[in-house]
Amino acid sequence: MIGLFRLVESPVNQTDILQALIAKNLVSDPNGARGRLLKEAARLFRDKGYERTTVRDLAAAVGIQSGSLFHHFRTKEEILKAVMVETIRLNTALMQAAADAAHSARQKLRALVRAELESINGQTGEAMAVLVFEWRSLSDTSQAEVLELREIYEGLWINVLKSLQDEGALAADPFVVRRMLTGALSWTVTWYKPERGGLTLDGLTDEVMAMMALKND
Amino acid sequence: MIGLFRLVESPVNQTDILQALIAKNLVSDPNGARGRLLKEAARLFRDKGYERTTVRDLAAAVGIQSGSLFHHFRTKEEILKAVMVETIRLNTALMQAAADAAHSARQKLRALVRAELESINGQTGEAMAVLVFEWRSLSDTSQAEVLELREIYEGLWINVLKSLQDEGALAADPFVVRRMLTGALSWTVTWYKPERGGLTLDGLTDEVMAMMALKND
DNA sequence: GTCTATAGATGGATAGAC
DNA sequence: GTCTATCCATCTATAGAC
Repeated sequence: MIGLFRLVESPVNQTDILQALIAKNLVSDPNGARGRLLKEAARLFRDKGYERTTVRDLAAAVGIQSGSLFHHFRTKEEILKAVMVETIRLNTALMQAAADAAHSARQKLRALVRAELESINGQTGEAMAVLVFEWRSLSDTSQAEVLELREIYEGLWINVLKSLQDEGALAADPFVVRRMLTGALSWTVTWYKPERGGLTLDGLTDEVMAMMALKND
Repeated sequence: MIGLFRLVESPVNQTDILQALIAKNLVSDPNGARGRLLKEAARLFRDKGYERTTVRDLAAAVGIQSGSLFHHFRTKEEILKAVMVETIRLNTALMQAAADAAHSARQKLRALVRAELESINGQTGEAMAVLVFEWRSLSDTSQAEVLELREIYEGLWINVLKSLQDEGALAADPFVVRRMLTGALSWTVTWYKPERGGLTLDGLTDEVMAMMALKND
């Protein structure tokens, strides 16, 4: 009964969450001109790197000339920043919903791991990789701005890890564990190819949880 | 007695290992012109990224003009490749020695974790970060070449992890675990500041080992 | 809102003197 | 082996027509 109630209370449907953010103008509609450009930009930045991607590449990817880009964005860096900001906003909402839908601290951790793996290796994968590998290409002022959003996101993890620590299930420091997980999960983007091997996203999540020393399992 | 014998048999002294590699012309003498340039290049590539680092930056770092650089290296990319190749060669030797000096599979794993953390956060830290974050800037042919060296290095890890699996101490897949560790340990370069916090390198190693679910502890 | 055209700056790499 | 000088390609961003 509680499960049903919670479903009504907080929808975990990813499409619903995306639509709600679009309605509030927090992320761009993927079908709009701006949204399509950001999607292509994320792909190019991940594949070639921000510096090696030219404004001509970006323009060509959406079928316009390079000069026309600057009607939508004032600088190339503004595009990078928009990719990062919208990605964090969307994923914070997705992770929040995933954690809310789980009931125990242990299940919440699994939900967060599962959701982050999905973000990294699924539809927002390009943008998540950009967030990790192109961070230095962002100007100092933009970095500070994006960092503020990132801290909300990280807070979700720390809360859950602290609960586990309070339960006596986690031996290591929550902040250290989160940072280890950030590295381990981000790195999957360089090797995890679901189509090739037999390892599913749930299987990968199992491996991560199996690797972690949660007591009283 | 065995401990003493092994010390004589395989020296784990880092300076000795470096000197041996220099003698075989496998890595450059850090005091020579080439070695000093590679050291500065690693620092610049890590701080600004390969693309944002100009040949003028590189030349200025060692006190020469940009044109003079091309007497030592034919292209800028050749410098990046040299940084990576020499780093892997040195660290493979260091890790091999660290693993050899330990006696149980569990102790060997700890020694590898400790040694890689030291590589990432110590003297070769800049170069190790370059290996992770500037991989895409290497041409396809160079990538293939460096990858061959990297596989020897990775083999050290897989051997130890497979031993642990055979002992029944490791629940997760050795290849997956190594990849998780690669990400987690590499990522420490973005947050671990030994001078600031109270966490020593040994303390950090303990946290990593505590996080991993090795059975029969 | 997209186009063409181009300004203005900076990059990697070369040539030849010393 | 390092210097000065410079070529030439390429990049971001702007200007103004449509």
